[in-house]
Parts: sequence; C-alpha cells; structure tokens
Amino acid sequence: MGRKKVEIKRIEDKSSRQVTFSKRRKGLLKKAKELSILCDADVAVVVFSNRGRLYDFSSTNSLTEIVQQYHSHVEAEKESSAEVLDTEHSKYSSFMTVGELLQTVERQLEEPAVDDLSVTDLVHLEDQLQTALMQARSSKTHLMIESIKSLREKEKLLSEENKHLENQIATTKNEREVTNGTMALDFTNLAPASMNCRQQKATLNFL
Amino acid sequence: MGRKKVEIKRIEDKSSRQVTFSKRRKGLLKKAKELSILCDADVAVVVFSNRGRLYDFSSTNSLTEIVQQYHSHVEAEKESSAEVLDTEHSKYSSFMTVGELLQTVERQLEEPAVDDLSVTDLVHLEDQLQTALMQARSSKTHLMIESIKSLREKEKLLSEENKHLENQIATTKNEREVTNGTMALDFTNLAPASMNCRQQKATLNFL
DNA sequence: GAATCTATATATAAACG
DNA sequence: TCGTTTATATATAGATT
Repeated sequence: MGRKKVEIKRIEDKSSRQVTFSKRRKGLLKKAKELSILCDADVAVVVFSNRGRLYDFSSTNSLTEIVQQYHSHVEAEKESSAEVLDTEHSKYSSFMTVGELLQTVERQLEEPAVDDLSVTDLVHLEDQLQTALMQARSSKTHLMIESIKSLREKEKLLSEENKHLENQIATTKNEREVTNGTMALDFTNLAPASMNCRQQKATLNFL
Repeated sequence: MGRKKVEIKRIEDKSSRQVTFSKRRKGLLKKAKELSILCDADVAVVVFSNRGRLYDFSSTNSLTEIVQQYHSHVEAEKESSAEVLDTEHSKYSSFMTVGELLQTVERQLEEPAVDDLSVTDLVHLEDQLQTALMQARSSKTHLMIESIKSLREKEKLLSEENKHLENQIATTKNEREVTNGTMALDFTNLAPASMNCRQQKATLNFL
C-alpha cells in the first residue's frame, strides 16, 4: 500500500526498516484502538523494536488485566482437556510427593561419594527438580491470581453496598425535608469520601 | 476504508458489529504479523471479543515471553529512576535489555555452527538467562504482592466507610424516632448483607 | 533522522448471493 | 449467518525537503 508492493520479509536496509517500523507501528496501534472502540472488545498490543524499545496499546487501564484474562482463558482450556494433564502429571513423580522428592535429593547430596552419581542420574534429578519447581510455581501463581480475583469481587460488592447505603441516606434526607422541612444532620460531605474510594485506580502491572 | 467513512465509536447494531469485529480482527492480526516480519520486532496482540472469545498473535512462540519482556522493561524503567539497584542490574546485562538478550540467544541457537559455542560460552549464557529469569520472576511476585496489599487496603477502607454509613443511618433513624415518633423506613435488614461481606475469610495460603 | 508529500496497495463498509 | 464482490477510505512506500 504504497508506491510499490512490498514482499513480507525482513527489510534488510536498516534505515528503511526503521522508517517502516515507525509508520507501521503507529498504524497497528491505531487499528487496535479502533477495533476496541468499534467492537467493544478488549485489545492489547505490545511491540518491541529490535533494539528493545517498548510500545504498547491496551483498551483497559493495564495490559496486565488483559494478560490475566488471557491466562485465565488458557487455564480454562487446560482444564477442559483434562486427560492431557493426567499423563503429564504422572510423569514428574511416580506417586512421589514433593516432600519425598526433596528428601531424596538431600540424601543424595549428602552422600560423600559424589562420584557414584552418574551424569545420567544427575540429569534425571535435574528433570525431577525442574518439574517439581514448575508445579510449585504454577500453583503459587494460580493462587495469587485467584486471590486477586476474589479481592476484586469483594471490592465490587462493598462498593455496591456502599452506594446502596448512600442512596438510603439520600432518601431519608429527602423524606425528612418533605415531612418536616427541617434538617438535623448534614450528609453532604459524605459523598466525596466514598468517591475517592471507588475511584482509586487499579494499578496492577504484574505478570 | 469502505463504501462509507465510519465514525470511530461503538457500533450499536449487534450484527454489523460482529461482522466488523471479524474483519478488523483479521486485519489487525495480519498487520501485527507483517510488522514483526518486516521490521524484525517482537509483537504480541491479544483480542477478547465482548463475549469473551480469545484471539491472539505472537511473533515469538508464546505470548508469555513477550509479556515477560514487557514486565522486565517496565521494571528496568523503574530501576533506572532509582539508583539503588544499579550494581545488581549492571551485573546481569552490560547495558543489555532482556529483549536483546533473548534475541542474542535466538541468533546463537539458529547458528548452524553450534560447535563454535564452547561449553564455557554456554555456561555463561545459562548464567545470563538464569539471572534474567530471576529478575523477571522476582518482579512479578513483587508486583502481585503489592497489588494484593493494595486491594486489601481498599477493602478495609470500603468496609470502614460502610460501617460509618450504617452508623449515620442508625443515628438518623434514632433522631427520627425521637423527633416525631414515626418510622418511614426500615433499615434493619441492611446489616446482615454487609456482615457477610466483611466476614469473608481471606484464604491466601501461598508464599 | 524527522516531517511532509504523492501514488499506489490494502483494508474494509456496504451490497449482494 | 456466511462468503464474495465492489467502491471507497486508509495506510503506507518511496520521494522530497
């Protein structure tokens, strides 16, 4: 879409690669934005130049949220194809708990006759440890994500209840004004405090 | 870029929004791919339809890698503004970003003459990767913990405010009873709902 | 190198089957 | 709801400043 048709392959000339990068990057981010607006979709784009500079777009506040969604999604897919996990699972420990594995390792490392351990044994050990580590890490992350989700839920519930209470107060206030035209209490300064609370931005940039 | 110029705002007609989503999503992913090839850049795109279906593109194998890159980058920026970590930082990369490191590794692995890489080189490479991994992992965990902390704070604030509002309501109720002996509203069923909220157990067992 | 200017390739909105 | 077609809007390659 220019004076000439270009083949889609790495542009060798450094200078024009840089120019094209700048132009197309801008275009890509623009289109991402348009898609998110037109179709009410969550869109995130991350671009790293080959010299490591970062450019990104995200339709929600943080890229993180979308990545979280992505991970949840992937998790869900994993679960739906549960049979796959079974085989994988049995691989890393032939019914050996992580605790047992650790003990085995400790025992082996305490052994003075280190020479007795063949390289093959060590490779195997490394594999086992690696897999155990992955498991631990994955559960940790899973738990953290779950707890963040749950905290968000809670926050939402509390916010809603809060709003509800405020409405009740407003209603009461009105009723009082209607019934006896006097005002014993002034609630007008309550609203701002709660707004601050509800409007706090979620600044989660992890994962 | 069609028969008519379209305003960039949410398409209200569900059906044509779906059609546009499909077309533009395809276009976006195509452009992302082209950019990554033409300009030798790492590009990732994630799109969630408003009904939660996932579409993505990633120039490297996994989206996760790019996200990690993203976070390392964000971390690096943070660190550059705080001198504290300077020494540690310069250790693992002599002014090399994680992105650059990954590319270096990829290039080296693509090299047909693998024999040229001495074991020492590989050990060094492994060290570098290991350190980079630690960095990424540590920032991830750190950020997650921070966000959980912040969510808990928020929860506390909301709960307190909630209690406060309830008190206000109780006071008002009392005043009304005192002033004119009648009760227009019944607030007694408000408390239980909020108690459920506040009493939810925090079930975070990780770390 | 960055901004601007065309000519042209592409993407896509609406129509159609 | 799909794919295909077509007219048009946009993106952008190459040139120029």
